[in-house]
Amino acid sequence: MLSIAEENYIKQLLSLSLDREAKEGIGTNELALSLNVKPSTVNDMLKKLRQKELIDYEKYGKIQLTATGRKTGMDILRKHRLWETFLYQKLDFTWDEVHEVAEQLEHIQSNKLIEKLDKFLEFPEFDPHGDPIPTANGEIQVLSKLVLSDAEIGKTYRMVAVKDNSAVFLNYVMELGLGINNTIEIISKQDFDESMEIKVKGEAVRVSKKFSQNIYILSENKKD
Amino acid sequence: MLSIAEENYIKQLLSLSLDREAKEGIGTNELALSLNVKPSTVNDMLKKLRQKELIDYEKYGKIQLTATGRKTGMDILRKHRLWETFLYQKLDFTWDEVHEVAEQLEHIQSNKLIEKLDKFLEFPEFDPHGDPIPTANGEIQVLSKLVLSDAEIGKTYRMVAVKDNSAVFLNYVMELGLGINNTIEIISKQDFDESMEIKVKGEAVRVSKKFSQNIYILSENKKD
DNA sequence: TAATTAAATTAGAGTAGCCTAACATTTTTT
DNA sequence: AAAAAATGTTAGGCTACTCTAATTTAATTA
Ligand SMILES: [Mn+2]
Ligand SMILES: [Mn+2]
Ligand SMILES: [Mn+2]
Ligand SMILES: [Mn+2]
Repeated sequence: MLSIAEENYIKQLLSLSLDREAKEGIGTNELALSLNVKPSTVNDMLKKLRQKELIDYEKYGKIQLTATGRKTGMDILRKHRLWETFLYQKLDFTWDEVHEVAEQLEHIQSNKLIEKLDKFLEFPEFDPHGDPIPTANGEIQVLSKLVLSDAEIGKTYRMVAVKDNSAVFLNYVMELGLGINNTIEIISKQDFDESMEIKVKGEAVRVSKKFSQNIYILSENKKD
Repeated sequence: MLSIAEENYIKQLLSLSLDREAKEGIGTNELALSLNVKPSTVNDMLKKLRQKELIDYEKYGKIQLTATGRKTGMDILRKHRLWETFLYQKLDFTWDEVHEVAEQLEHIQSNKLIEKLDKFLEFPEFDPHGDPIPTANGEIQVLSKLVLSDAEIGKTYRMVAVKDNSAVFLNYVMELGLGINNTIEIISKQDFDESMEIKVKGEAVRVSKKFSQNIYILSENKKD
């Protein structure tokens, strides 16, 4: 059985690898940065994770999850997102509050618990942030979503997820009146700073490049 | 904030102190035995807990929780029992399965979570084992219950709780057709080994001394 | 290609939580 | 009251996870 620290390394490796081409591999410094620890700390842990055959990695090389490592990561991500859904749907947490608590709950060890929870929630497919929940088999639904910053002027989209999960970002999203499944119309784009004006629920708002890079959308007229 | 290890020491100290006179105090060896660690390990931890003003304790003396320590312990016990209730009522766990998972869930840190959970469960007063759930203020309902082994022949009682929470004991209780709120009639008692014959739901069964010492009862004709 | 910069690793150290073995104190028994 | 037993403490050591500082290797730039 893995320690909480080990689980966090594996989960982070999975998250990073889901954001890139499968064969790319992850660097020590990069992983350290994203986990808020020093590279030397990561280096120690990499040896342990390789020993346990959860990662492929050799000195000065890139890190990749093995099939087992990937499945392990998916289990943790599944728990994280199911707990977020529970907090949101059953306990009336807001979507900016769920992540922090789910960071703790994802480490509870009990297969029975997570399968019962899944059933209790009626087998949800997405968490409150629009992210797909992996199945018990470790499969994850990857829908080819766009980033708002790449949207075309004049077209209409549906917001499907957020990238950043921090409370400060999510609060801002809510403040602007935005939420999952909202329809977004692209009014204009500024060449200068790549800010854009968008229309949501009849209201026009201006958002920065940094903001629009953290909103995932789909073309409104695409089939699901 | 306390570590999981520290929380487990405090919780255990509370549990032990709830089973005796308030002023009695707890010994190092006794605590070590109940936590499955060595006395020297406990000794180290006692210094830390005293430093944090959670216990009163001096060299070669007995251990007692301070007011803060007691409140801390109550918070953990509250979480433990609320989670047990959740697992039992909402996720269809059996009463012998809940304890182990609650041992993990009791360490999740989030006031909001536990108060929302309490509300979601509609403010339960007792957990699946018949144990009272402490309030958010750290108060606990102490009803003066009897132990089945002290019951009188010919009288009728109501089972209100179990002492032992192990799956092996709880399974046996279920096998005998016994459960919380069942009516129990004392048919006879053997002087030789203090086993007793009792009647539950019309069925007569024989139980050992060790068994009857782990069942809590109340006189049937007492007001609640 | 040589120099420079970036990335990764190693060496050495600290804390928390556990252990065993030896020793000290207190309590109980004789 | 002395001896024996029980209880509690100290000393020293181990592992997991973290750090800083120094070093090595790889990648980039000149
Ligand atoms: Mn999250
Ligand atoms: Mn999420
Ligand atoms: Mn329990
Ligand atoms: Mn219980």
